Amino acid sequence: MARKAAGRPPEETLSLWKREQALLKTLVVDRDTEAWQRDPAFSGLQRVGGVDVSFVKGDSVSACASLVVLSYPELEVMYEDCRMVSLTAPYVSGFLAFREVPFLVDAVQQLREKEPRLMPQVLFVDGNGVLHHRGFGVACHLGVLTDLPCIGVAKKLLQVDGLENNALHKEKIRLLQGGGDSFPLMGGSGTVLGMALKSHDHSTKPLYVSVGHKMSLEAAVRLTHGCCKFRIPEPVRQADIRSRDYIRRTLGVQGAPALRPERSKKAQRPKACPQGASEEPAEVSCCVLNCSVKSTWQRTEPTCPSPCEGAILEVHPPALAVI
DNA sequence: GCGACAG
DNA sequence: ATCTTGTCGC
Repeated sequence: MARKAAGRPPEETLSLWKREQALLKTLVVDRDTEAWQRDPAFSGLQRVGGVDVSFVKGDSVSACASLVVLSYPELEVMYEDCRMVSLTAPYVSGFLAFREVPFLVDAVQQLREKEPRLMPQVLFVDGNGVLHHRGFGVACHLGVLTDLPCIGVAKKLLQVDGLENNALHKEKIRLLQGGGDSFPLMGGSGTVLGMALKSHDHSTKPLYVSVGHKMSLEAAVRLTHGCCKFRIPEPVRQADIRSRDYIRRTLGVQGAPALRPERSKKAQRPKACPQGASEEPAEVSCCVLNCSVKSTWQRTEPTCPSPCEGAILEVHPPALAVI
């Protein structure tokens, strides 16, 4: 059964979401925190991750969330995890994280429990970081909730804070010479929100790179270029390819089977290297994480007793690392 | 009615 | 995000 898309959430929900974004935004670190980020050759960097969510065509609820880990600098897949999920929140520009991030956090958490040695040292996220309506896009959101360095990589310019995909912008793109060339995206406030990057020599459309978490914009842009065999950074590209393949395979079996997102655990094991015992994701206990993961949007399960309201002073970064 | 709109 | 395989061109 292809379930219908949820409509736009009521303003009340959006207000709660904005509040949560503002709260979590205070935890974003927009500088390099790791030694390899400062190294000219990124020496010390061995694993880069990518996440993506692909959708079932006639269904706005069923999707495949994937997390892949690639070796660096070889960019060979070391780990892959694809799983079917049921999305609860609708897509609303500016609130992408509330739709996709809970499942990505789950995937990272499972990796942390089962194969901690394969934990990526940085995650590429399909979407923006601080280049966002309120300075807190999905790459920041995932970064704060996982405590991992994250890079936001968008394929289209999000036109916020005075940024416009106008003739001048297009001209700047046209003037980019070779792969690695970029120009800053300055918001109305004079802040550089991100960079437009020509990811390889023969790419017409740029990538829009912005800081997610625990990484400077300069390092983020340089590493993004270093991970591009094609226009899309290999970690995100592999996550995308593999999640789509997973959907194709899943739908191809048994005629037109009704998807059982959380039920068929046999086929949802990591497919590559590791062979850990399967187990259901542990229940999270952090309040902030709970509010994020089990959002306020159409949840049937009881959520945390006292959601984020008035909990601003209770937030401590260390707690977030304990997911 | 018109333009915007990460995924 | 998704609709889509082979085909034309460098």
